[in-house]
Amino acid sequence: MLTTHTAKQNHLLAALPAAEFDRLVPHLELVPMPLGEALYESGGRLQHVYFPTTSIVSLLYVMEDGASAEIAVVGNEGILGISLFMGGETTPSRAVVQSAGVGYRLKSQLLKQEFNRGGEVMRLLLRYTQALITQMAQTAVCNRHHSVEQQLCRWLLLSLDRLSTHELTMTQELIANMLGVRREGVTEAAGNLQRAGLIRYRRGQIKVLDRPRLEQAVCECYAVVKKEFDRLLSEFPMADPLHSIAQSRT
Amino acid sequence: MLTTHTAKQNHLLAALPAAEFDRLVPHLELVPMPLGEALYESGGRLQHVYFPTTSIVSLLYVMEDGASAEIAVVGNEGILGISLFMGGETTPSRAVVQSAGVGYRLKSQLLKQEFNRGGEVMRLLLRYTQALITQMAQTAVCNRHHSVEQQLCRWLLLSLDRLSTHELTMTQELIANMLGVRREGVTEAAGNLQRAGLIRYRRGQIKVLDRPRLEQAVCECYAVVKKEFDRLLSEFPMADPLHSIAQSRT
DNA sequence: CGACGTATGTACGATATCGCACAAAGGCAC
DNA sequence: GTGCCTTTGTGCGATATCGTACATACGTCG
Repeated sequence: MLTTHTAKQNHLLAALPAAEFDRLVPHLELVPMPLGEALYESGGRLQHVYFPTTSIVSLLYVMEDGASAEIAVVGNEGILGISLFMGGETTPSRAVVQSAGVGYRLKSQLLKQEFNRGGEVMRLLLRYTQALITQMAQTAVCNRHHSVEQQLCRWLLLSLDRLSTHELTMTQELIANMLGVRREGVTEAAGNLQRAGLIRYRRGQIKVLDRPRLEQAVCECYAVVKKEFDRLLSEFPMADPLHSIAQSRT
Repeated sequence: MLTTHTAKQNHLLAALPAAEFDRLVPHLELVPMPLGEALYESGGRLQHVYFPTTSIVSLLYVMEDGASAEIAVVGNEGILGISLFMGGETTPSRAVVQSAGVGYRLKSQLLKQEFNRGGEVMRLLLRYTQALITQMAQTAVCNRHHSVEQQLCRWLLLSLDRLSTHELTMTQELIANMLGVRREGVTEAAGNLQRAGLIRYRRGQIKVLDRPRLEQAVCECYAVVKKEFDRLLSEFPMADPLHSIAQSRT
């Protein structure tokens, strides 16, 4: 792909006031984020924070017996490493690249300095953090009450919102790891969606054919999270070039 | 009960630097928190923040169909109303008193002012928020992977840590609402624990008889959350006058 | 083109939880 | 103490997901 990358592709960076943005830009380092790479390990120190642009990163918790569950997903709307400015330095979760791409990284120290100035940067990061909290809370609710198929829909939509495409490169096995269910469960759910004409997939590629109907099939959890991100970060409503629950039909 | 109440019974308040504490104290208002009271409604404005002392409050999300799930629990270690200083003003969840008692409340405006001074108060509140985030994340994981019985153990221990007693006033019906499972499921799990001699209960009263064994029966989620609270808020390690995973056996 | 590794499809019994229905018992009010 | 309401106990069949095993299909690489 012959794309040019700019830091503004990350919505959080793009929303910074000009002065702060200019101050940070020279220190932003474009880095590849290959599939499966662990940006942070559970309990590890954070050398950098990351601003994904064309990649998606999952926060997930891996249990003692190896089972895992996704807690939240971060893409071009956000930042990885919030525990840095929240004061804890580390978290018990891992951050794993779920969809390969690139992003920008910044030395932890620099972000912390910027946060501690206490101005718009701080307020923006805190609002983002609150949106992330909503996503985690809704993940808990969804895990409790909704079927694998509904959760798959939610997961697809949340992921698509964080890229700017209809297509995902992602095996069912990986999705199963994220959702914390069996791979066969994902196969069955995805099969249903494909038969219904909502998606089409082949070997690690998933294409959404009918997003409006996908949004009808998804549980309320998706809309709750999306609304909250839009509300809290309305300076830069999430990319959604196609269809959206929020839009009224013309 | 003939107890005297002081604001220092809330660990977060107790951990404030003397100057800040003294500034806030005159504005702290002791309020009763009766069972079932909703401190916040989903999406509602926050007039006050609350610092529970002898009460426990659940953050829970109620779905369109009426089903519910607890997202996190807040007691004398914390504060209700974090969205105030996180910048969102509201959240999609409700806050409901789960165990009756008292707490202190403070006008939102005053806490916001204090937060915006940016000193130790801010850092403390943010660290608390990170601990709360961990609790939410672990709730999501636990909902996904653990049995009702394990979750009941976790819930009991988290609740006890937030009071200073071995006893809870709580019907199985309410616990079921919190965990987002059927009441019968709680009855069965509680029955198992009682037969095993870990707890004893009768009509809305649950007494923990053997905490060490309860801590053996619980899933890892409890320890993850507890460790994180202790780590992040170590100026005031959580009340745990009896037995604890953290302690080594003598 | 063929082989091999990975991804996906399918089947089947085991298990946990659900949804519902109703029985039993505890405790409070009169 | 008696009666009544709430809480807890129990017993189903229905359902979703699990765990395991194996079959098929895709696509890349030699």
